[in-house]
Amino acid sequence: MAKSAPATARPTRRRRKEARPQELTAAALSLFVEKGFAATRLDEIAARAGVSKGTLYLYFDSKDALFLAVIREGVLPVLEEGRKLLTIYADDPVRMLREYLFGWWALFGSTELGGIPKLMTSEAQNFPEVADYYLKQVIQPGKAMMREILERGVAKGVFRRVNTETTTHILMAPLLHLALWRHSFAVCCQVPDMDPQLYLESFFDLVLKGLNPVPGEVA
Amino acid sequence: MAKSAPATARPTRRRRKEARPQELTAAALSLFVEKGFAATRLDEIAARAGVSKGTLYLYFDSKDALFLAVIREGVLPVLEEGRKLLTIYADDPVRMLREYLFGWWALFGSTELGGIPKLMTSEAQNFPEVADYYLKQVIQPGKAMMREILERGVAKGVFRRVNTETTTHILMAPLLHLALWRHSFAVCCQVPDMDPQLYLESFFDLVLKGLNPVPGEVA
Amino acid sequence: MAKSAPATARPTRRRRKEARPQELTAAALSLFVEKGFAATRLDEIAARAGVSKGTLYLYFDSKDALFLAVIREGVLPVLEEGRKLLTIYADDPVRMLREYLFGWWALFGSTELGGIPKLMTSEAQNFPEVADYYLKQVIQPGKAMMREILERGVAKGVFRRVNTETTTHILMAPLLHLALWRHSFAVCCQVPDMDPQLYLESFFDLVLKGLNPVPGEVA
Amino acid sequence: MAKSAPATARPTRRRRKEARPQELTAAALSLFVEKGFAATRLDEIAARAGVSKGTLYLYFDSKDALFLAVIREGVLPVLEEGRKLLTIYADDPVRMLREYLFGWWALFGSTELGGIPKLMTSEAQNFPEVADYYLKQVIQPGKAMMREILERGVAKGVFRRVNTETTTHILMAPLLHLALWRHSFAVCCQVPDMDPQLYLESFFDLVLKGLNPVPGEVA
DNA sequence: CATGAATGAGGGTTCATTCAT
DNA sequence: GATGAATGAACCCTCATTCAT
Repeated sequence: MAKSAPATARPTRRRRKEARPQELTAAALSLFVEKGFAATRLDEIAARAGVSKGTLYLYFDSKDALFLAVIREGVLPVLEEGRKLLTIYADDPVRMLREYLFGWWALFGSTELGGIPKLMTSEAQNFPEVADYYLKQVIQPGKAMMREILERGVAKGVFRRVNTETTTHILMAPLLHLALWRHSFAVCCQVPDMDPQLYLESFFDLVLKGLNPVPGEVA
Repeated sequence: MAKSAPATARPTRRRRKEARPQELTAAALSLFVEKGFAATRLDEIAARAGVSKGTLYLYFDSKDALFLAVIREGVLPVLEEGRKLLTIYADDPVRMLREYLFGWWALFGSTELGGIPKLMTSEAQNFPEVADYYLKQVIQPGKAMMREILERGVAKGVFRRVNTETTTHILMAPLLHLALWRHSFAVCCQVPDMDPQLYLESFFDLVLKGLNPVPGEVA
Repeated sequence: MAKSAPATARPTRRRRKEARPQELTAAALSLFVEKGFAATRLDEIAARAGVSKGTLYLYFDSKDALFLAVIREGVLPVLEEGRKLLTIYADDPVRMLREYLFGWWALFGSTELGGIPKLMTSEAQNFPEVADYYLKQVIQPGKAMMREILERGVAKGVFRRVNTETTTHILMAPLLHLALWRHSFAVCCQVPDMDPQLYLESFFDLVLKGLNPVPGEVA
Repeated sequence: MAKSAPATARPTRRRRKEARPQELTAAALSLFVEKGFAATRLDEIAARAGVSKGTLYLYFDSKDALFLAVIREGVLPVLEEGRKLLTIYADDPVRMLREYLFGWWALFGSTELGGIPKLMTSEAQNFPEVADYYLKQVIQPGKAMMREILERGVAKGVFRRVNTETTTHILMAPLLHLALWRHSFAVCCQVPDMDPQLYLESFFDLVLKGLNPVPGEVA
């Protein structure tokens, strides 16, 4: 059998062809996050992906369509990972909460996808349909999961009763803030380094104590 | 009755000239927040301010200069209000913290300036000098004030000891998140209304309990 | 008689008012020569004349009209001076020629009006009517005068017979070139100084010998 | 007969790409000469070259860069032709002078490049660097060549001794004047036709006699 | 008369999109 | 499929002209 696949790292033609869309959206994502959608030129995206400008149009109908694809792809892994969580520590809400917060950062916030919250926040008004998609696919499931955690904790008596609607938002805020910070001021200004793990520990610590049931109060 | 002021609402030339810069930055701010810097056309800004495109250039050298002016002007009131706070409830850290959080929202987050965090986060990488200015004039003083509050509380024994560096960030996050939310998903998507006051109360409640000194622990 | 005219150098209001148009055209001329018509802004002209931009429109209908006025005014003294020449040395063509060449430079080329040839050459195609006016008022009379000198010289036997049509052109060329040079390369580049008097002497010398009648040839 | 060159006149993409810059500079040159740099719109240049406005920016960074390219390209052939001259009639200064004057007109002044002196004179102050380039690449070599001719003539005793510095300028003036005239008044005004050959003959005749050594004078 | 704030048409430049190769 | 030259609409910015003061 002549001409078997070479052992080198260079991908075969077929592999590249199939991987192209992801290479393009990856390049687009990093630039959209860095400069914003409008300020990013297709030239730059193509250059960063190592293709020519025209090639983008073989895979995406327009710049807008590329944006949608970027978000769609960035969203998928979050959903998959998210779903696993609730089943693992189903009977330990404190552990679940901890896993949620640290897992969000480890699997999403700290990765290349961590710029999506900044991007989506910046562009929500310019792309209402995409924002709506993101809201339904990411934000609302995320909040639902958080609400589930809170309610299980309350039911088990390890959390005090809180307003779940507002609290789910509040508990997401420091995570989002960390992600936004990392892709804004942390990049462009000389800021003293903020250790994410330390930040998350402080946060989890604060929340846990803040949710501690008051002795004597009935849940 | 010769030469009394005319009853018409149209201001004199002189008065307009003095008021113009603020009218223009106000229009620019709202559009920059809405669509982002790059996606905002000077035509739109001029139209929203009720002037022609060329007029912008009587007051600002370029679109970039206008952006800088928008931030500079948006920042001033925050600084002034901020300075007052620390002196008022100097001996009541809990009250100070409450005033800080609710005051931030009332005087800044809920006003027309409330879009600045979104704008500045989106554009920080495109305008490093402006971001640096904002960091030094707004973020760092704000954090310093929060740190002061925390340290006074710890000294008085009403707060437990925490990592102030991370905690100041964490405590700002829900405020910023509220402001960002209001100028992104809340505008473009049909989301159930979130009452800021309720949000802030939940947040303050959570934080206060989270900061409660553990009985028996030494401050 | 109270309020008599003060003895100071400051012109009275009335005098300034009458002198205004010339101050404006003088400023315009120098800038038109320096940068060309299209590249000169009315702002600059007004600033150089020490008035506001709007004032220009009190005296001239448009930028084009100002150009016409600049040329018209620049042309008048040339005509007046020119006419005197022919009557003075009427019976000495060599002296007339010398006076013509040196006089042109002294009274026109070396003065503030010396930029007009450059300006008119540059803009002739953009202002055909003005060019036509200049041709008829300046160039053709100048050539006629030169032709007259040549013909008198030929008649008197001090010049050999030449093609007057082409020779008049040729004899003007070095003068014009000197004026053009002075307002182009001499200003912007580090060129070794060229002494106009030396230049004119060389030129007159060359021409005089070039026009010397060949002995034995009949005029 | 497969795949022969198609009979159509439309050149292939590749060929156009290589020829484009010259097509563009040719169009730009003719318009710059006609209306001046500032008054020429890029639209017009593109239209005259048969391309769209954006295409100009594929080849030139800016309007200024286009101007520089126009001059640079216009200068090259002059330099090449110029260099040949001195070697041909090395032992006949009169013939060399004649070839210089008539050659300048035939190879430069009368061609499409003949507008460059007008353009460069008009814009020297607006483009000092380009003027400097032109001075060093064209004017000074041209003057040096002329000086060489004069000095050889003096050495051989066929020219009288003259001030070479001023005379080189003076001898170029009628050529430049002819070129300037052709692109200014001759175009816009109804002027009686001036035959360049006649003009040049008159000029050469005048100069030759003007340079004739005076009998009895020692060279 | 004189000013200079305001206008808006128009120019230089950019860049998403197309299409011949 | 992939390229990159070409397009032209749209943007930022300028500046001749106007007009209320």
